[in-house]
Amino acid sequence: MSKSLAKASPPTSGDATERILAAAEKLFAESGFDAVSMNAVAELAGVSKANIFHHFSSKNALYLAAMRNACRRSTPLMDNLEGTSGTFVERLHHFARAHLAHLLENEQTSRLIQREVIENDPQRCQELAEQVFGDNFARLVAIMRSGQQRGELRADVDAGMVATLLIAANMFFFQSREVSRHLPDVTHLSDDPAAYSKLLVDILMHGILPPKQS
Amino acid sequence: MSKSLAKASPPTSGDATERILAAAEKLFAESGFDAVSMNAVAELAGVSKANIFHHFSSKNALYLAAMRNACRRSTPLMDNLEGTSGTFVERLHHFARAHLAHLLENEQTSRLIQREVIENDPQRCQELAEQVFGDNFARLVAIMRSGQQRGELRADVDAGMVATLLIAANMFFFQSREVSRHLPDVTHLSDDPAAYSKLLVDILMHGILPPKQS
DNA sequence: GTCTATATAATGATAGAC
DNA sequence: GTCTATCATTATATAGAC
Repeated sequence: MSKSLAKASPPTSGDATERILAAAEKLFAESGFDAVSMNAVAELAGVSKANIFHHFSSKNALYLAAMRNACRRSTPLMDNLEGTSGTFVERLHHFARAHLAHLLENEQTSRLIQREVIENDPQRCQELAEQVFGDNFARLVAIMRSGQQRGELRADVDAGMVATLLIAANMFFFQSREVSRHLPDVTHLSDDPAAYSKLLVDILMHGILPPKQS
Repeated sequence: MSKSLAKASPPTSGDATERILAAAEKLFAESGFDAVSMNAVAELAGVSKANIFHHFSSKNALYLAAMRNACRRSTPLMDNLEGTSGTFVERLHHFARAHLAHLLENEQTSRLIQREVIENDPQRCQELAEQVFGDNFARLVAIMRSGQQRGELRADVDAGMVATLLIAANMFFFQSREVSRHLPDVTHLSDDPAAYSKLLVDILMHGILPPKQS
């Protein structure tokens, strides 16, 4: 029995550190930093409170570790966009749908990041921008610019603004679902992300003005 | 000296109940429900903690009262939109600018509502939708529809989706300013809401596809 | 209506046995 | 690494004088 084989029977699933991180991510995402007690994390993770403090120096350290963990897992979203084939419209539509689906499938992480964004702490927001969103957003903008160079997209629109609008629409869908459900004019969309993406891309592509008739 | 004139010397400004509500709104907006202690509210309002419990039965009751107060104050935003003259494009541009300015000027209320939205409590979200957003959103959609009937706007776009997109873009600007500041491709916008609105309306109106060349 | 003083519970964090 | 037991602090909420 070599010493490296000794730890083959985890108490519940994964080692304690992972279970603590998973519990913390879930609870922080659901309720926010202040509403979550170390007691609650310990209970959900199936360890003692003191054990958490053995692995993480403070509640804040645990929160940051859970955040980094979630962000790291959330990064490779964009990887399929650049490889996608088809017209520019099709590729953008594909991205819009994939991005929204990603937000909804990883609801926990999305909420965690969203909470962090609205907290508005300058340093934390800078870290988020540079370490989490930066690359993906830049790649989305680059795709817009390449579309412009190829003439598939108006040359005089602001590429950053187009990307922003797309992300904004999806974030809004994600975070306002529960409210939209009770607004008569958009009820039909709040449960149908695919339909939402279709309408979004349609407007984004063609605008809302009537076609010229002269 | 009639009895109705007796209370003409407020301790700081407004009566205690108002000062408590103002303090609560500010602190809840800044930090969220759980991060705010009744002690902090009492200190900012210049009253004793016990006095707050005399006016409000619990911390939660205080929070709800502050929310309702803030929402009530935030309602009459839309009132100038319908009266505005000019082309449909001009009116929509005017609304986009006014709405974003409103969010930024009433940052406290905007944040308070935003926190409530992401909390996602079904009942609270329904109340928000029906009592706060409902009317204004419906009026915005109605304006879109009337624009469609007059031929100033494509008849086959979803009016609710256009309205959603407009609100989404503005909400996103408001809540992501601090992050956008560190995204290279949109830095130029995060401090210039007017420029943001202009780009937004341009894209919304004309779309991003190049004009037909045949 | 407003205060001081207090009750009671829960919080984040630590000590020290195993 | 994990636990039980405990610390000091702070929280919401109440009692009762004025």
